[in-house]
Amino acid sequence: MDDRLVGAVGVELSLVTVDLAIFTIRGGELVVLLVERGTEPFAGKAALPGGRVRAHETLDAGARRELQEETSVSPDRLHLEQLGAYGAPGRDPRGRVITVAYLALGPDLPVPRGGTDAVHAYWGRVEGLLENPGNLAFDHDHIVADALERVRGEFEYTTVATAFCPEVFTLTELRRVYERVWGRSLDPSNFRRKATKADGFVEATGQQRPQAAGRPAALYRRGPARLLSPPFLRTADRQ
Amino acid sequence: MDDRLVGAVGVELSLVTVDLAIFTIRGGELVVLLVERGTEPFAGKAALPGGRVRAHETLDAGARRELQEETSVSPDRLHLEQLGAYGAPGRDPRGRVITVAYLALGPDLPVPRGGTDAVHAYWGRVEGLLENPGNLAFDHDHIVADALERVRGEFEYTTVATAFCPEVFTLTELRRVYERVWGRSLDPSNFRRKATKADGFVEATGQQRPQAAGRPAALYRRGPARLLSPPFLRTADRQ
DNA sequence: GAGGTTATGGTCAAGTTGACCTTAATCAGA
DNA sequence: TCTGATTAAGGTCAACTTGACCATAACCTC
Repeated sequence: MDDRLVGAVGVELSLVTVDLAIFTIRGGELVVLLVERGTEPFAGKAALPGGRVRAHETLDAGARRELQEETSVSPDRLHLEQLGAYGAPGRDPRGRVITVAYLALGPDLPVPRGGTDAVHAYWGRVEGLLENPGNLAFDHDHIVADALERVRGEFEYTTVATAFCPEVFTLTELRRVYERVWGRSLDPSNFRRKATKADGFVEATGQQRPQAAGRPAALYRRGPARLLSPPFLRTADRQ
Repeated sequence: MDDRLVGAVGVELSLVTVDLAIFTIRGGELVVLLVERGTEPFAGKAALPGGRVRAHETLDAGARRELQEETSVSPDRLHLEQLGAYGAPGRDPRGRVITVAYLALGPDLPVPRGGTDAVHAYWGRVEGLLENPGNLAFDHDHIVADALERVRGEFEYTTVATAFCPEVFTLTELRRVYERVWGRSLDPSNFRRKATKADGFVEATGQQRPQAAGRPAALYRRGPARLLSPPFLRTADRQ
């Protein structure tokens, strides 16, 4: 699989792309945005959305542009961070392609539009993808697995969990985000105690939201802190 | 997205390099390996060691090769991890260059050889570099700052601190590593308690090392754990 | 043997955690 | 209007962890 790219110019140049692992929670499940590839390689297979980095944009800007194109949601409502670079030779049969993977987190996002180039886009269950690897094009299985590990770890030490929540939310909603991502149930009372005590994690709005049944829940918004102190450790305990 | 890239000359190809932030502790200071650039751009300026990724090697392999070339130390004695991709347009005046930065940690490394291409290599104080930015070529100031932040954070939740220690070490040596990296003094007694209790962090060898003065210190080697549990939190307390 | 020096171990109050219990506030239906 | 179901939210308590500090051990040199 020699690279015609390389021959073209003489030195080892690479195509650089960004790929996005866009996570949200829908119907109580952690899901990731996938697109069905319309062209070779891997035509018909599912893949993470992404595209080429343009000549005059930063990597972050490229990721943000792709994010906008794929989700039609204002990207400043989403949390976006770089996950890392993936560049195994052979990850793309066309030749040397380096991709910079980004991780995006957002509140329950709309069903994606077709996208500008009318590729079919949909939400895929993260758990299902990781149980049966091989369903994604390129090394996107690997990227999704790394992204999930990253999110799980960051939930312990950062406040990014609020990125999965809308502007205002209840502590039960925030707890469920943790439970979904960590795949473990948490004690509601203890969670509440820690979330409200942690410095700048959540702020009470003073508002309430009536429930379908039961006592109305107090509403919160995210606080200014980006790091959780004290952290929320997921001790390796009972189920 | 579209895959017409193979036709090739009109598309946006990039030069991809790896840059290494190789940290060690020498003379009680956290230092990073620098090279004096021999060629434009930034000729004569200090920079992180690095080079082009070859056509058929992974990014990790490229980083490992550069590491070997620069330090003459067997790279499997060193901790190596990817820091991230840096690709702001204009970071390299020659055109679009994407670099994948790696972080390497090792025990007190030898004074570097000239290197294959006879560039001058030396250790620079990390603290000094960050106090006066602008002394490094490209965006290497930024990479060094990110690398330090990464190490400081990882010291809380992982066992990488042992990467700065030789095969066997004393708990005082390990504590000094923490103190150097965090820039804060730690209580020797409490540090010992936590280090020996943390699961799989250090293992007693049963050996002792006589000191220049005072009671001999017990020797330890690194344990099998990669994650620190419980973590070592640096609470934002007294000096 | 005295005193200096470094390693190592112990103590204790204050804080944190997980498990569990109790109370509050709402709704639906009898 | 009362009852029970349901969800939120607050309280209790024993076990554990933490930081600050004190005490002892094991070496050295003089």
